[in-house]
Amino acid sequence: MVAAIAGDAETDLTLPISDDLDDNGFPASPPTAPATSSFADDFYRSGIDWSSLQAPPSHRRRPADGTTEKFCGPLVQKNLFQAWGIEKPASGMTEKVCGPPVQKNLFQAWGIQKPPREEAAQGVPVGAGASSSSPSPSVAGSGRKRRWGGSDENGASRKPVACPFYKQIPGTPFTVDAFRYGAVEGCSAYFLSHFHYDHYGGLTKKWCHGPIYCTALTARLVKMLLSIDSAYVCPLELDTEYVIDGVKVTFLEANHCPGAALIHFRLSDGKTYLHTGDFRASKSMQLHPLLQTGRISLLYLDTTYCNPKYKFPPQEDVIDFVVRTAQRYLKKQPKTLIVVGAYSIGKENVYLAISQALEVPIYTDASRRRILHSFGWPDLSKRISSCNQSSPLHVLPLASLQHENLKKYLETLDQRFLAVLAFRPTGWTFSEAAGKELDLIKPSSRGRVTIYGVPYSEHSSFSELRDFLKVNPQTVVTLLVFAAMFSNHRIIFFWLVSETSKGNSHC
DNA sequence: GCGATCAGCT
DNA sequence: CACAGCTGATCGC
Repeated sequence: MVAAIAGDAETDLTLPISDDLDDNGFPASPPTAPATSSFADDFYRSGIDWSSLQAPPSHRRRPADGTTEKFCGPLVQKNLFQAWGIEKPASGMTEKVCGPPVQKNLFQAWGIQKPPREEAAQGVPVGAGASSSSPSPSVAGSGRKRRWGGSDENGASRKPVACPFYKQIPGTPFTVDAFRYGAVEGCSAYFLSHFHYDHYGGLTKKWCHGPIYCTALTARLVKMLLSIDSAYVCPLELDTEYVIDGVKVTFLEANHCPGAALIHFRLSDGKTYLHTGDFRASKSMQLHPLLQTGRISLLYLDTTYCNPKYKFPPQEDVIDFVVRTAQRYLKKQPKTLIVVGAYSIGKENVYLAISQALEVPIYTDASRRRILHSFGWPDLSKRISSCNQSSPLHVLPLASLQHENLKKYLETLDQRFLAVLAFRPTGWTFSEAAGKELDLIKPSSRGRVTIYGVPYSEHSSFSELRDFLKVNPQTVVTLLVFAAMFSNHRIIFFWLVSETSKGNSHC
């Protein structure tokens, strides 16, 4: 998920970082956005999913500690007005916007004039002149969310939402992880950071809008699982500089899932941009030569766990814990089935480590076997088994790791196993205890089924993110951020943007 | 009828 | 909580 922090150190929008943030974390005094402000212009021209700025459903629970409560509710919108120097529409509109069932786009709700339909729908190349405006279509909120809504005067069908500005790389014809917006105007190269649904969403076999640049591993998955025409898929090696449309592009290992990359752009004017996609930051990543020389002008930052409450141990420690626990249970009950939950890709190192330590093969279903073999990792491939009786180590979809399911699964294995020990590796499995001492993790047991949630994360923890900012970017564009974290950087203000269809459950 | 998208769920 | 999906319903062609 993504929110946006905006702040361009080189525009008049820049404000001093100070105590002048109001209760909502926005600048107390609104900047007067100059008509020529490139960032604000880009913002409006490229469009955004405004739906997430709507108030949360009234039944939404608020955090107990109250810290994020500040960001909830109508004040967010008020401060966006202030922050961008937009005049608030008169009377009544705010209520409509903030009421739970509202589906209207905020341009309509606030009475802001939206650019002409084509531009709004398709985005405009960054750096183009200010667009003209026209009355926004007057369509009530009966349409689906995440659309501009309604049909045009001729009754033509609706177009997808515009590609949000934070997926466009300024001064280039590039977008990152932007496949659900159709053809993005001015985009001649579409980058895919990694093969997870919330990033490749919109890619179907009908894709014809331009070349897709990604790592070789991701390229294989895109072709194999999404049936994308090979002519559109352009694999790039890690740590190799390519020149694409006059821009130097380098992929770096993202330490997320197989095939995930950070994308480093060096423009001909000397500006350097880094898009992290999803990543788990580390010291060694930071020591990469490309992050050591010069300053990153613009950092697009994955901030999934950008809250001090998220503290997870190094992955190696969690893996060590999982292996030790598995060994302990097997010693007690040799006929224990070890289950590891995983999404389509990711978490491989957890079950690979168990496989190596116990010297057993990895069983998983045919579709996952096909995916895992496509990685081209000999150490993994040689351990994959297609016989569920021959191995006490099974990989199942994360969603299936529930007591009832696992009990039934055990029964289907026909007495070969007498108990199940399952691991759910996810960053959301955090607790004060587990953050410090893995051995304090308490499993959930029911009958013969034991389930451990383990804090194995493929995203950065708060402190890892904080440390990563020592790359010292001039500006950060991100999806969800806490002001305190950026006190040393020239960040101005932020708001939240949802990435997925259900993302507007937060604000 | 089919593929794409969406709400709800975990 | 909501990772990264998954399922079933609905929409548009």
